Amino acid sequence: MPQHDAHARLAVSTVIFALAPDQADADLPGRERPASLRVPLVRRLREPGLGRWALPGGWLPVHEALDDAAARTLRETTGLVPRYLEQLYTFGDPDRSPGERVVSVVYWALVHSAEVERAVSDENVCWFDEDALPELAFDHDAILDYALRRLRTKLEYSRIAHALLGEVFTMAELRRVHEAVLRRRLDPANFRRTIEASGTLIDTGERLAGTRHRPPALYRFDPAHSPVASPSPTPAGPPPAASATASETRPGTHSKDTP
Amino acid sequence: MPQHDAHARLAVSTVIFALAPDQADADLPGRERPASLRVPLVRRLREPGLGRWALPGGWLPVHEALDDAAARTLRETTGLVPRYLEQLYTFGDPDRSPGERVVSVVYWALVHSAEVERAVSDENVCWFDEDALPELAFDHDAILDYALRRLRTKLEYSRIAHALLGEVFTMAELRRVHEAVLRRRLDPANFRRTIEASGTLIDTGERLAGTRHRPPALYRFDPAHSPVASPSPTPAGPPPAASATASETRPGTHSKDTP
DNA sequence: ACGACTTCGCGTCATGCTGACTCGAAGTCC
DNA sequence: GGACTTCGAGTCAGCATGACGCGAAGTCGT
Repeated sequence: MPQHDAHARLAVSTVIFALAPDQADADLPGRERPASLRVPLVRRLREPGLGRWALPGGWLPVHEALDDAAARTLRETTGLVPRYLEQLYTFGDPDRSPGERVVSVVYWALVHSAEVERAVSDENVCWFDEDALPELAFDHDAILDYALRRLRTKLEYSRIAHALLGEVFTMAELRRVHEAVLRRRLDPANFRRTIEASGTLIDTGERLAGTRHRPPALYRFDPAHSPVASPSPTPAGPPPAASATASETRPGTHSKDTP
Repeated sequence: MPQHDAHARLAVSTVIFALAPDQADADLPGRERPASLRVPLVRRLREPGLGRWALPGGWLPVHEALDDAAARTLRETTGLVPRYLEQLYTFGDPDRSPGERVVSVVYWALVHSAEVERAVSDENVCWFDEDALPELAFDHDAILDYALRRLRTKLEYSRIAHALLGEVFTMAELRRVHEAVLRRRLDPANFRRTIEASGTLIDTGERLAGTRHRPPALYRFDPAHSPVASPSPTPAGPPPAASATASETRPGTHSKDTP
C-alpha cells in the first residue's frame, strides 16, 4: 500500500559555469590575472536551509524529461539558457535533507559570457567567484567541487571550452578559457599547436582589429567536430539516444511491491 | 496536495560485468580466444515487459542510500557481491516505461570470476555473453551499451581491472582482462612495462606452477593504490564524501510546491 | 635423458606528443 | 619613427608508447 510519502522525492539541480567578465575595471595593467570561473547561486526562500545559497533547481514534474527539467529550472530561476548541459551525478543520501527524503539528479552547464549579461541578478540570485563561494545549503559544496573536477578533467579530452565563448574568438581567448578552468598558465605557442592539430577549429579568415598589438585571427568551432559523431566517441558524456530505464524487477525475491 | 502518484517512482538498477569463465571446454588449443565479458540478466515476472530479460534492480526504499540499494538488489536477485560499484547514469525519460513514470538510477559493477561460480543461475537469472545479448526490456539495451563504453574508457585511465580478478594473478591474466574489455590484442612486453611503471602492482614473490611453460610471477594489487586517495584523483568516479542534495528551490519563480 | 615447444621477462629502437624556448611579423601608442 | 605588445611559426629535448628481438625457465614427447 503506497503511502503518499512512501517514496523519495525527485529534484533536479544544475551547476552552472561561466567566465568571469573579462578583468574589466582591473587596476593592474590587464595582465597576470588568469581569469576565473563564476557560478550563479540562488537564495533559499524556504526551510530547510532558509536564507542560505544553493544550486538552482526544482522538483521534477511527472511528465518532464530530466534534461528538460534541468534546462527549465535553470531558465526560470536564473534566466540562463545553457550552451552545454550534461548530467553530472545523482545524489541521494537518506540524510542529506532534514525532513523528507530527496534524491537530486544534478546537471552541469556552461554558458557563454554574453549570456551572463542578460542573466537575472538580484538579491536572491548572485554570481560567485569560484574561489569566493559562500557556505552552501545541504551538501551543495561537495556537489560544486565534484562538478569542478568533472569540468577540469573533461576539458582535457573533450572540446567543450567553446561553450564558454561566443561564436568567434581568438586563439588567446580560447587559451584563457583553458587557463581559467585548469587554473594554470599555458604556453601560447604549444597551445596553438595542440589545438590546431586537433582540427576542431575553423579559421574565419577575419582578424580582430582594435587591439593595441598585432591583430589576431578569429576562429570558429567546427560544428561537425563538436557533437563528435553522436553515438560512440563521447565517453563520459550523456548517452546518445539512450534515456530511460525501469528495472522494477525482483525475480528471485518476492518484494513488497504491489503486483 | 500531493497525490500518491504525483511524482515519478525511483528505481535502482545495475549493469554487472564479469569475465567469461576461462575458455574451458574449448575445442581449440586454448589460444586465440581473447576471452569475453559476461552480463547477468533477470527475467521480468511482471508487466510491463513480462518474460523479457532486464537488468537486475528494484525500487528505492525511502531510507536506503542509493549505493546500498544497488548492492542489495544485486545480491537479492543474482546473489552477487560486487567488488566495484559505481553510479553510471540516471535515466528518466517520461515515456520509457508504459504506465507510470519511473526514473532509474543505474549503477555498474564488476565481480571477479570466482564470484560467478557462487552466483544464482536458474531459469530466471542467466549470464549472457557480451556479444550474444537477447533483446532487453525497456531501453536496457542502450544502458548496457553505455555501461560498456564507460568500462572501456575508464579502464584506460583507472586501474579497475583487478575487480574482475582474484586476489593474486599473473601478468598474462591481467593482460587478458584488458584485452577482453578493450577487444584488442595487447603486446605482452609493452603491457608489462606500462603496468609496472604505474606502480599499482605488488610482486608476491611466488610463482604459479602447473603451467606447461615457464612459471609466471604472481602479483597482487597495491591496496594503497586502488582507492587512489579518495578526495581528488578519481575524476569520473563517484564523488568522495559528497552524497546528497536538495534543490527544491525556486526563488524568483513561485511554484506549486507546498510551502 | 634430451630436444622441441611454450610463455615469461627484459632489452633495444623508432615514433609521436608535449613542454621550454627563440624569433621574426604586424599591428598600436607615444 | 621607435618602443612595445602579442601573434604565429619554428627548433630542440624529454618522455611515453608501439614494434620487435632474445635469452630464461618451465613442460611434454620420444
